Amino acid sequence: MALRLFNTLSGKIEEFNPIDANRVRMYACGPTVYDYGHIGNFRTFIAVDLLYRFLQQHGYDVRYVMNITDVDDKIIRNSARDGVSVQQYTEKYIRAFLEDSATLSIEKPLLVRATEHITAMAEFIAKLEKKGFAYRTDDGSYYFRIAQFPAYGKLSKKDFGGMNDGARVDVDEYEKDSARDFALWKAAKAGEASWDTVIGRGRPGWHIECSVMSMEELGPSFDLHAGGEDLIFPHHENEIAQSESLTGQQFARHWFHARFLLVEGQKMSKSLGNFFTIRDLVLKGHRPSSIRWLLTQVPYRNPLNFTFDGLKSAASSVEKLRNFRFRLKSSQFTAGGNQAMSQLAEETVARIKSSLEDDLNTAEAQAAIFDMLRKVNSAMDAGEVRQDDLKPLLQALENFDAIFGVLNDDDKPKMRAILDWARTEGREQDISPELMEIAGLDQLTDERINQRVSEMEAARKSRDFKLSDAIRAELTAAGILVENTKDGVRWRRK
RNA sequence: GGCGCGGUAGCCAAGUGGUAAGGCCGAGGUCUGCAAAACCUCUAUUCGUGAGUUCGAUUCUCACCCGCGCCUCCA
Repeated sequence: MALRLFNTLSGKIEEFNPIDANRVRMYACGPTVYDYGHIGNFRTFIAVDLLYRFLQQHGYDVRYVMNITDVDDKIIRNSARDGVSVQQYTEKYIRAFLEDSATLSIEKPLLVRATEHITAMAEFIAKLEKKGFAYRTDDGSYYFRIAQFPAYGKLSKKDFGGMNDGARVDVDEYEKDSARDFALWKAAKAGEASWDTVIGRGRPGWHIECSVMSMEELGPSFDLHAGGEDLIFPHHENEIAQSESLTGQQFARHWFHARFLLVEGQKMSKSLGNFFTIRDLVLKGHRPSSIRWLLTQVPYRNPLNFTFDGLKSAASSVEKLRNFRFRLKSSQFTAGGNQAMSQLAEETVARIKSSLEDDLNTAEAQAAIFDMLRKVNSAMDAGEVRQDDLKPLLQALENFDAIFGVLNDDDKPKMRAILDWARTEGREQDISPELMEIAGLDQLTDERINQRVSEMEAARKSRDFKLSDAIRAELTAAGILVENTKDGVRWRRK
């Protein structure tokens, strides 16, 4: 495979070649668990998920690690406010993160938690200090000395050249040596969570977590490091500085950053009222598959305008794909094969692959599947699809969905779970009629539906349209769509 | 101010130095007892504005306008 990806470090699109031929070691900065994740967080996680799935699909053995930041200023502040321990506080949001990820069909990475690696972080800092890259201040905090790492700024393309001059070591000084120096370790404060370590009592700074955990899980040098674009500076820049200072080796070779999304054309912010969590959207009646599809529609490096029109549009697109698969699986085909069809399937698979190889151009890959869909539907209308064509066509579709993950309709159970959550959280007022309607569907068993459908067919045969229409209306109200095709009757759940 | 990104049909949005993918919505049609699905046709002579390079630019260059991101822990 010749995957080409934009590398923030070089500022160019490069061929992605892992250090070990067939193995990829990658790391993504995960959530800080002080609140429910919002759609912006999940744009990034889905972008990395697509990359992860694509690499796996093409034969790579991928070790994908994601951290969970379960200690930071906000967490400490909020847990104190709520009168619970840091652990109790974060537990709720870690669970929520896992649930939301599953809701969006994100494949689970190997998750690592900051609070389970505190000892290693302290040891890392102690080594940095020994090497002269870190210093302790009077209060017991530790800082990284940027002046000691000349390459500082290479990721974010910032020039810090001017600051090498005046920087000196003065451990007796209470303040940081340089304003740019960043905290590696924060000394314990009364009433705040802290840990006893070789460098004293305190808690880690944010940047050190990712350096320590990524290297612990993936080694000093690994293939790819991902995150949102806002993390380029200072977070990732600082990770590079710490890690490479300690090991003398290149840290991550490839840096992958997802662009921020806009909501209705504006930056997402709480003050604008356009700040949405996954749960907010589901409570409004939007399906998880619509959200996932919308977030995959725009290539990860382009701004994505997240709109409610777009969400509805995404729902239609997903339904069209699902209908297509349903039609393939439920139609009768005559024996034999149509070479044009198997060739089309083959071309589509190739086109999807080459689109994604091109810096994960998801828009192109989606265009490819829709082109196939239209051509095959057209051929089915004309009776030109044969039994042997089914397998390659379905395979092309599954191949696509192995990346995009929207074909299997598990939206309703996921939505019902969020409905239940809203009730236990006292958010009944946020439950929309749309959600109630969708959640109320699927009450009929397959058996019952089959029975009613055959009754409807019997009525149609005897031209009792009044009765057949009544049954149709009853089923429609229950979310069952009955379709009469030239191959006979079939039904599906809306 | 520094660095970077983007402005393409009603909406979302891809793309290429050679004459505009795909999805959604809308209109008309085919099929159809009804319904649904599907298909077909139509919907940007035009790609923020102005100038330049070129046989030819949406695609390259310059300027300008607009929007966005980062520049003290926000994906």
